[in-house]
Amino acid sequence: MVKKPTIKDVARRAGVSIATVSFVLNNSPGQVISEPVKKKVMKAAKALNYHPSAIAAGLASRRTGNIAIVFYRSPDLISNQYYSFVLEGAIREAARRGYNLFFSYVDAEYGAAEELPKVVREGNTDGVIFVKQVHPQMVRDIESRAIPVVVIDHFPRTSDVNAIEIDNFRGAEMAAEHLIALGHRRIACLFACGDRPSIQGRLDGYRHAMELAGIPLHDRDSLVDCGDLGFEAGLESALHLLSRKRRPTAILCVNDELAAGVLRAAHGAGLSVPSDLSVTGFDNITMSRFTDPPITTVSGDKEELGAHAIRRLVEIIARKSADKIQEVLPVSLIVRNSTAVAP
Amino acid sequence: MVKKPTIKDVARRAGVSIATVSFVLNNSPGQVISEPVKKKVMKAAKALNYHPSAIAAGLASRRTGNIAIVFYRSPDLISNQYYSFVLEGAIREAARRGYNLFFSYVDAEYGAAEELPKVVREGNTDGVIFVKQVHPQMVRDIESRAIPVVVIDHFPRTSDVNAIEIDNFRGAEMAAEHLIALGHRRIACLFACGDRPSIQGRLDGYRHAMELAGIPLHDRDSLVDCGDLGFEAGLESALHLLSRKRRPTAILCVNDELAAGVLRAAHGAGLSVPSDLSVTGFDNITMSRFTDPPITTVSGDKEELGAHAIRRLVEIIARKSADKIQEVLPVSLIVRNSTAVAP
DNA sequence: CTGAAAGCGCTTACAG
DNA sequence: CTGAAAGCGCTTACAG
Repeated sequence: MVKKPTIKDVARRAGVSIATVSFVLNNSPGQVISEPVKKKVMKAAKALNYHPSAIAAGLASRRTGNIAIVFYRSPDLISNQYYSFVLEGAIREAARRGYNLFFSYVDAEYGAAEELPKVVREGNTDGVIFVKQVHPQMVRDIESRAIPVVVIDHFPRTSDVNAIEIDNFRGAEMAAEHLIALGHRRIACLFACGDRPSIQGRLDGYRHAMELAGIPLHDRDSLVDCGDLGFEAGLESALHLLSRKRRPTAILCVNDELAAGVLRAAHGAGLSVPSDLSVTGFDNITMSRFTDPPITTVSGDKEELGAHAIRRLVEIIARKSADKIQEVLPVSLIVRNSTAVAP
Repeated sequence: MVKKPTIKDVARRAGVSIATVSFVLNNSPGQVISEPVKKKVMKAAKALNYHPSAIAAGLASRRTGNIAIVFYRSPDLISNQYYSFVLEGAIREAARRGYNLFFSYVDAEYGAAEELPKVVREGNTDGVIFVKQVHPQMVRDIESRAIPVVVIDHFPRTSDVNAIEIDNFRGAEMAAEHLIALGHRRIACLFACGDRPSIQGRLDGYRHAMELAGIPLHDRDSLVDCGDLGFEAGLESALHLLSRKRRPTAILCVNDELAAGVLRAAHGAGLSVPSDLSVTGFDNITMSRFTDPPITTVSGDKEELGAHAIRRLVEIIARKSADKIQEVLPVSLIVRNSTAVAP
């Protein structure tokens, strides 16, 4: 059983006070330590394989070195391909900045401060990242404890929160422009969860591109609410859509799973993609490369989304600055074989 | 700016000492507190919305209330569907047990104790869960600090480690038995990363079922190393395999992505699945339901894998017991439309 | 340039 | 049944 060396052990071995050890190891600003002393301390610390207790340092300094990333409880948030990439980016960046990352869930309801995330209530984190959903009052309660908050894909869309998202509007617009450039006019849009800002942005982008192209939108025909964003929902909705007398020549889907469902529906209806029907997705999840045909889709840098959130948070922690800003990360269109010139 | 109330505030409001507050709130064993005093303390704590500082409690009690889950750095570990479910199960169970969960990465190389995970070096965790890969010496170094370790899908396969995995052997065996029962004899096995124990177990299960059925295995023909476990690898390997004079009537794949690639290859080769060729996968990832046809696969309870690891760890932390055991979680065969009677 | 000392907010023997 | 006090391992004004 090895017991962790303490700062005292280092001080004794180096022949200095524990204060000096602390100054050297933390490179404390305003403290000038002579080179020889510095060397002695470093050597002793190294020899003992000393690492300061995060807990003790946290208690004394009032900063924990931890960041919490909080998800609203939802059946498949993390196993959701999309957010798992975000997570991965966040973990890497946090490690690079010397922060540990806590993971936690929080319930959808928020009554009183009593229900703040455990890590917040117990003073165990220097900052919080929320993913997707957020309760505005909870954010305020957290920030009132001097703990900054950054939200990824914020929903609802309040403006008094630090937020980052990918450019959903421009992404859908690019997909629509791509289809229009291929000569399509009857372009339907499959969506769901229209109240989420990320989806809303995509719908708006689609609408805007259609408008610019002078294509009138008959909402009843063009916009199809699938109920949810899964494969089966896309399949069912496309089956209906494709059985209409004047069926669309292209379908823009707000995510890749829906698009995969559409592909299956087209197959079932005896339509060939892309010669009879063009299909676009959104998100560039792994599966979108493996469908038959591979799906033309919109891709944002998901890992960067997570990394950027950490960077923002660390900056705010350091500067204690408090202007709330919303940032948008660029997206790109990835053209694959599910889209072609209109028939 | 709200400042967190401390134990002193509660003590003052309740008219008792801070020790009493601590006893009441922690339900300290061996301390008998009168009901009226208990009530007073609880009321005061509630009124102030007091929650003990995890940091201060950690320093005083020498337990942090944190568990770390550590991944070896690898490009797609978390975004890997499989492990994201494991993660999800772990987060839930940890929360239920009152533990916070740290996430971190560690490099594949391990030289000295110097390179232990940061949370371990800094005394910030009560236990560690490794996912998939593990460096035996690192485990020993961590345990020598009285921090227990549990490994999920341990690799390499040392026996002096607490480990949990799904029943890979039995899973592959079931898949093979299923194919054999359908009358198949020429059953190829697509695999990769044969040195990983999870894959190794699957290979052994396949071999065992074939042996029991008295089907001779010509390793060169039957066992195909795809190089990696991805879709494209499965596609390429199947293309070769299916162009042979005596092609197999069934292909057992060690994971679903390979199986999806095989489906595509069959399609490209003009073979119909399942009438011309049966295909099985492993893992039951989301995509396996969406391929055409949906894939017959083996499913373990991935969330349970994560949850169980947490439970084990918490038990070991509580009991300080140290017998190393390896557990295996059951799996089930999910029959879908990619398998049928041999042609 | 360095050290002695207070204090961070708890827990836990130890008394009574 | 309850309280006074030491101590967990650090950081950080404050002296010198």
